[in-house]
Amino acid sequence: MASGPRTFVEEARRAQIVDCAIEALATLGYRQATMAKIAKLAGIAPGLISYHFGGKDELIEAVVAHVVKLATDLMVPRILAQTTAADALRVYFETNLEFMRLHREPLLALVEIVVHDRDGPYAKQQETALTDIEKVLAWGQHTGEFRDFPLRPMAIAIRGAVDAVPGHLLKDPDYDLGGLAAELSTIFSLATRRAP
Amino acid sequence: MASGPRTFVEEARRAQIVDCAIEALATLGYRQATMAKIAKLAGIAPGLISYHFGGKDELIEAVVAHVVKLATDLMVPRILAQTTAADALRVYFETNLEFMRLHREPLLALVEIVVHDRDGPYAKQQETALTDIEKVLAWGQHTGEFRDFPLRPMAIAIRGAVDAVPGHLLKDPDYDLGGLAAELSTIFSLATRRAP
Amino acid sequence: MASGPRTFVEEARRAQIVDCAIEALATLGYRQATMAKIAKLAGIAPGLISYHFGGKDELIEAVVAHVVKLATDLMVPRILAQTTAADALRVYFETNLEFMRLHREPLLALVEIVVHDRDGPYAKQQETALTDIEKVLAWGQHTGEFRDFPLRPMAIAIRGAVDAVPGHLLKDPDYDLGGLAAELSTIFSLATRRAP
Amino acid sequence: MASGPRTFVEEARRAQIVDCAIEALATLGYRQATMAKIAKLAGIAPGLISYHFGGKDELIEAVVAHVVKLATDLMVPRILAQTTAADALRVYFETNLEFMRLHREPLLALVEIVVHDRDGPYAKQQETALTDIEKVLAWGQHTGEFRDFPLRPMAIAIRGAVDAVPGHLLKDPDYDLGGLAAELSTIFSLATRRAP
DNA sequence: TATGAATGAGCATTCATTCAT
DNA sequence: TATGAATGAATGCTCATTCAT
Repeated sequence: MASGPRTFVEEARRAQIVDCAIEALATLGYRQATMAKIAKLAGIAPGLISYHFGGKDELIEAVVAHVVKLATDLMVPRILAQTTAADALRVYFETNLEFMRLHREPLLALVEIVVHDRDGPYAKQQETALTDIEKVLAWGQHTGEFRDFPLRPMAIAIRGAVDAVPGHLLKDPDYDLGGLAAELSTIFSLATRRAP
Repeated sequence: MASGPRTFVEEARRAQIVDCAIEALATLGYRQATMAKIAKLAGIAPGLISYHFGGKDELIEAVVAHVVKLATDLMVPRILAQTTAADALRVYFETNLEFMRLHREPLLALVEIVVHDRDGPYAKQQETALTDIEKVLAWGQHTGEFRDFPLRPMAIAIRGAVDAVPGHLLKDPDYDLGGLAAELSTIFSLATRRAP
Repeated sequence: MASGPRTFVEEARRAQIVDCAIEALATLGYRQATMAKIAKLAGIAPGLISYHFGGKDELIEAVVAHVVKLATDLMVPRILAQTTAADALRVYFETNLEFMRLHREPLLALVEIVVHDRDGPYAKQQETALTDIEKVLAWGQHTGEFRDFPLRPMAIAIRGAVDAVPGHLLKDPDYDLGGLAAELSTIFSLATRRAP
Repeated sequence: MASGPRTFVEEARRAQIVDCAIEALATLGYRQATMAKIAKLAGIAPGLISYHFGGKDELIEAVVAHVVKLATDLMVPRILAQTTAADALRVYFETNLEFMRLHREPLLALVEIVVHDRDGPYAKQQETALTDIEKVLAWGQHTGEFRDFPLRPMAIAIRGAVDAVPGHLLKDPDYDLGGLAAELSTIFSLATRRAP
């Protein structure tokens, strides 16, 4: 399985397998999402997954990359389109929760992975997520929109709030994500703004 | 194993096994924390764990109970001692992070368990954690300390911020938890207070 | 393992495993007939049995089904071909013991299973065996060949006599089964016939 | 654990353990009748059984001896008191089923053992049971009460009929054993008597 | 490319037995 | 005599991975 250029057919297979892995992870949970179950969902032989991905670790990695790209494509342009840091932060919450609404299965799959593979490929992802938030915060401090506060704690709080949503979603799938996004916006708007 | 009265020796063994389970969970992660590994850590035969706990499920349950008690004993009295909701919320962050500082391994073990056993005995624990926060928030709204906001989103944000700390701690074990507690206090003080 | 259509190779493996399970049960007894021993007999890895049968229970079930079919195919047509109840009863003994002669290992395996899994799938089998005999007896009473007697005790005696043979066979493998069948026929002919 | 003369206390302990083993075997079945369960029933430590009996095998042996003695004491005198072979055969059935009625638990325990420990201490017991029956049959043939028939097949049938009763008893505990004894008597009276 | 039969290591658990007290 | 904690081998089972076809 050389990691060279891939044919169209191979890409299609990989995409199909990733989709089925996501479905398995989201509906069955990490432990039950075995190669055999994923292969069955895809209607292919178990060995074919190893053939295309080299092993389970690489498949998981591919799933992470896929979901992260899904999220990034949805969120980043809309965040970057904002002209103030405050707006960017608001849209950060909005797009994050919008993503959860639109792509619940990929989200849940990602959560399963992040939570189970403690030393998996997500680790750097977590750090990236924090520094991305910190960029927005630094921007707001630079423009004077935001008060002076250490970046990391605020980033941890923001990311923690967002990460808490999927767990809540599992128990209450019909929770109003739009309303929640608005509230989180308000909370961190109050927490970040330069005091009046 | 009937849960009858236990001898001193048995109680000591159980405590030792729980400690080793915590160490295994914290250092190896949930998946690698097998009965064999825990037994090896304790320097005993694997079957002895089943002898004392009946099975892995009960061991995990005992670990959860132990850590929850550890946390509760540390946090609850200090929180209840506060006379204002704002203070209670501040102490909530302080004691949570103080617990993480004093009992890092038990904390990490608990996180591993909570996060992996999606349908385990922790589920109600999570909900309890949220409603406990909501009680403090409702108190502050009642006394007029806090502004008017829906309880659940704020509770999710607060709990999310706290839950984000252990993950951060894994990558940066020397992070200043006291400073972090102070910042989180400030953040949610600003977010909850009645606007000036 | 969904019980979908099976390939030729799989069917062959299953048959081989069933055969080895029969051999293990017959020669080693129920307790020693472990998955590992059966696998060793078959020259395969232990896990492969679970792969093909899902678990030990299903393997046992398959063995029972196989042996019962073997016995049924041999006995039922010949019994049903009789025109009198007395002949049917005679042929019942003859075919039962003929089966024991031709298929000693499968017989012994079945006995091991039936006798050990007190609450297994054999239970109804036992009752079926009795009611089958009772049908023949009722037939003979209806035609006037047989005297009037309660069906169940006679059925118990007949079935008991047949079931006693395998145990005897274990200690005296060369016992004359043909002669034994003739004697049992005579015994129950005398016991059932309308008194002269 | 020298097998020398035993103290009174030791005999009492052994008897208690045998009783509890019988209860465990009869109510839980062979596989569930572990040393630990038997010890729990007796209210003693598991190791004490090994201390008194040397091991499980010897305990089982002791149970068999105890139950056989129970049966023998009940049956043999009454059978020997008969003055004709026909009466002896009748009383054989009566006392066998009487034993089953009076000592159901010991009976069921014995059946469990006989059936599970294929090569246990019961083997010779089985043969003894057959030759005992054959003695009665030979007596009847000698006095002219019984017709001429080979002893072994008749003994097998008789013993088989008796052995079939416990299995039936498990499914229908209230079955009329007195009536069943009478019917079995009749059946084998007809089968053995010199033709009129 | 694709199959699916096969492997082998690892899992939790059970249980007769042992042994220091 | 008696305890009960402790052992160690064995059991059925799961699953990622391999490999001949």
